[in-house]
Amino acid sequence: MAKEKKVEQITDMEVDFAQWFTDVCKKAELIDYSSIKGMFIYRPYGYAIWENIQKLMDAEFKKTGAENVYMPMLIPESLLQKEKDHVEGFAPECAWVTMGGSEKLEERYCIRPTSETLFCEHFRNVIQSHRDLPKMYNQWCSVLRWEKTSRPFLRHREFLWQEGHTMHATAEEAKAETEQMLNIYADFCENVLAMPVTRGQKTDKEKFNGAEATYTIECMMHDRKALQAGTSHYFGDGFAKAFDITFTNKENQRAYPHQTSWGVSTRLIGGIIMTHGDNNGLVLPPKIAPVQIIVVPVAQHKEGVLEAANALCDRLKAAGYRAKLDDSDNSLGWKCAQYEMKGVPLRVELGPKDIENGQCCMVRRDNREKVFVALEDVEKEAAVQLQAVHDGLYAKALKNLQDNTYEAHSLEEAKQLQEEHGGFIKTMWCGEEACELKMKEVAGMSSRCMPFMQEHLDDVCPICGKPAKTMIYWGIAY
RNA sequence: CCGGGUGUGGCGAAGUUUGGUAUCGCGCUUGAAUGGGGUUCAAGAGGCCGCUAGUUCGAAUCUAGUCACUCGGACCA
Repeated sequence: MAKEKKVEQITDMEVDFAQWFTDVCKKAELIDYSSIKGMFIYRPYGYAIWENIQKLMDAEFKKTGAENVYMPMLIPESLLQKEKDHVEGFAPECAWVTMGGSEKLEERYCIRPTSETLFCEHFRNVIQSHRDLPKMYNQWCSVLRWEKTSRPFLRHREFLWQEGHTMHATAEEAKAETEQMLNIYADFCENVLAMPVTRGQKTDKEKFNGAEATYTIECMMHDRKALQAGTSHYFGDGFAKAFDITFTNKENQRAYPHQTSWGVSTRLIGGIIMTHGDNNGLVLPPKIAPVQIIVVPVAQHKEGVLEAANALCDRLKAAGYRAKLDDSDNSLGWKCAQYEMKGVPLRVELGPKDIENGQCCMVRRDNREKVFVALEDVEKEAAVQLQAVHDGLYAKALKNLQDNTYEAHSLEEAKQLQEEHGGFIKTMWCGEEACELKMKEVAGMSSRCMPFMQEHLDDVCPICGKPAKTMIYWGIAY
């Protein structure tokens, strides 16, 4: 008898979404808490997801000409202070090293919250001529921000990320880089993680400290809150001037280069959980799942079953799938529930009856649909099924995004829509920060982005009544 | 950082009001049976009761401090 709910340990998301999220993180063995607030342990299964993200994304970066580097983890205070807006933004959440061994340091060192300053110091040394440009660097590392509240994947004090830092001869080139990287992030989210995104620009209030412009991809979670999944910043020559980075151009004139930076973090994993997960646990997009196919033998004590299951698993591995066989003596039901909880996209069951009929049973994680597949077709059919899972996840997430994007024409209406439905509320906007503050005060929403895909909803800003400059998305964000 | 809640074997809890032998379920180990959705039986192992002080003949229980988790708010990727 199949019960609707197979996994009892995970709180239903309708009952308590935050608890559901924490349950999934722990029960799917992604993460563990450490003894320090906000410092999390990435367990093998959770880290493997990050490794897969890294591998695929890193290849995309390299296609654009980016090179990987590694910068120091400590930033001298004097260096951090060179760019005024930047230091004002990050100083409140910096952690400091003040002792070296048993001696107090002359100057304290900040544990990097982000590495713009370090890259700039280095760029100053390695950029002299237009021939040295562009410089396109990326580093995979961890950064530290002394957050007051923390949650697994969504807000860590120490988190893993990549930060790209590039320098270009012209503003146009730098702007193109900013745009290119945002598109790489957006395509990655959609094509690899099956997470539809909204692409747009941040307002001045929400942009990165020290940037001229910040571009973002915003995703919508199951609870209709927004998640900023990646950002790409255009700096102009602000940091170059602050750090005195110059080059000699083709006309033999000294000029300041134009800069960008861009990043995504392990927060993406939080996004995956809250975009695809369900009440039975995690659901992983096939392209980054550490185990894409779990082979479960049925009645494995019976003659020949284990051997056949092993052979089947080996064939899947040989065909390039990340497949695994569970030959433990746990019951079939336990195994089914276990791998559902861990979000394995495809389960292949093989028992005595199947062997007799020359078939196996494939079960999709996203909708539990079963198909019986002739054994000679498993490699081919696995690809079909995995693609179907990916497409199914994307379609469902896209529907969630579309169904929960509303249009408002007054502040009251925006507030009401947020209270009743949540999600993204789109309105026109005059461009004034005062109206953003008003929206926050009245409806509890911050601006998410000014989407590149603009629509004309009204002539005026519904908050202040002044002429509208742009359409903007509002929401409650993680 | 402000306000509420919670810390008891790996997990979930009872016990705390009224101080007096450390409890239960799940999991774990071993053995046996079972096997198409968390199967069953038997025998075992495992706990400085978050931490530090204090009160007391005696503290999981009372007091103070501290750390962590969690929910809401502010802040932030």
